[in-house]
Amino acid sequence: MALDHLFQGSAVNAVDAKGRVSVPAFLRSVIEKRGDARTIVLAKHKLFPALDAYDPAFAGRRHEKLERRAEKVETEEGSELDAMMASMMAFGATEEVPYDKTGRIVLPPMMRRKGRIEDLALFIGVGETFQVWNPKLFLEDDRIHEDMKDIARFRLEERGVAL
Amino acid sequence: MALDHLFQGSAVNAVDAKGRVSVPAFLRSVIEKRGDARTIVLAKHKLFPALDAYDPAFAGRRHEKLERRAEKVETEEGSELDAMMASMMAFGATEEVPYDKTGRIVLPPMMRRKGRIEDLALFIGVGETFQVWNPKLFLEDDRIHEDMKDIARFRLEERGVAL
DNA sequence: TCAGAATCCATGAAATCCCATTGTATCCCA
DNA sequence: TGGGATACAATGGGATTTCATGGATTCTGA
Repeated sequence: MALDHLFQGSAVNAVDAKGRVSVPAFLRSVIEKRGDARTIVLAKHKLFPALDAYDPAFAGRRHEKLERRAEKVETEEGSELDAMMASMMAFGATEEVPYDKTGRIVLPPMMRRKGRIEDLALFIGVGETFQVWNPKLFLEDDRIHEDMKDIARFRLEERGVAL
Repeated sequence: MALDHLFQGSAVNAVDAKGRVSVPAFLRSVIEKRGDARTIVLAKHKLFPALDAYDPAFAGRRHEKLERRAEKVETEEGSELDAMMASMMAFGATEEVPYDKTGRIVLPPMMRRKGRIEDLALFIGVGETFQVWNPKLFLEDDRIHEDMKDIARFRLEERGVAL
């Protein structure tokens, strides 16, 4: 796997009335290095009240994995259903959104609700994917290490926002 | 295999008195990227009381897969019959329908019955294919994960429909 | 001739594009 | 190394197009 081209870094950007957010340039550049798409795939994060985001190429690899699994178990009873449900979650529960020339996406209303995003979005690179948080929830979450919260606080302070 | 151009996302659209439904634009665009057809193939889903849908190009690939499987098992007693039936289902039980300039198909009456589609159609991308459900049955099905049902509920709410 | 089907047109709402502004980081050359 | 010029990132607002859908019109085959 490409050790290069990993998502890293953090930033806080504004979500405007139309639900638009600028995807930080340093994340966009990774997306474009990983493939030729100018879109990101959004999903509700499995563990956190936040969004999981990645590039379409990564979604494709995930699909291949599911396919192999499906072929392997297609004889066994029950597993077929499990494989089916996994695909449904991986694709039906996600949305692919393009970003425009200025690097903005519009957060689909459903994702906005699932990720509980309000007027600020905290972006955090996590290697193969990056996360989008409501900064407030990030700071309140007991599972997040204090060092990470410090970074979030810095990003907020940097833009003159107090929560 | 097609790493990109996968069906994903979800939507609820209306089925009018003539049996017409708009295929969501984000699914149509995938169909057109995968081939140059403006047509979808419909089949009763193998596991669910719903329809399985895909592009004509995928129907071809699925056919090859079944052929290989048939050859592989044709010595074994019994399996041959299974493979035969699978092929019959894959082709005899499908219908190919074109969508018009505005992106609408008319649901063939048989498919409408097989999929138990009434006046609302829930579309769900599942990678290589997408499904068409009666939203009511989707919400009632015990096998469907609660997270997916939440999404279906959101799609209904979004359009102001209460079931 | 008539019913059902396939086309075509119309519309309101929503999504997308385009241009304009500002602040900040980067570059370049004296 | 300063200091201005330049480029890019993030954001706001308005103009334009697309989408989903309803209704009318034409076509076609019994």
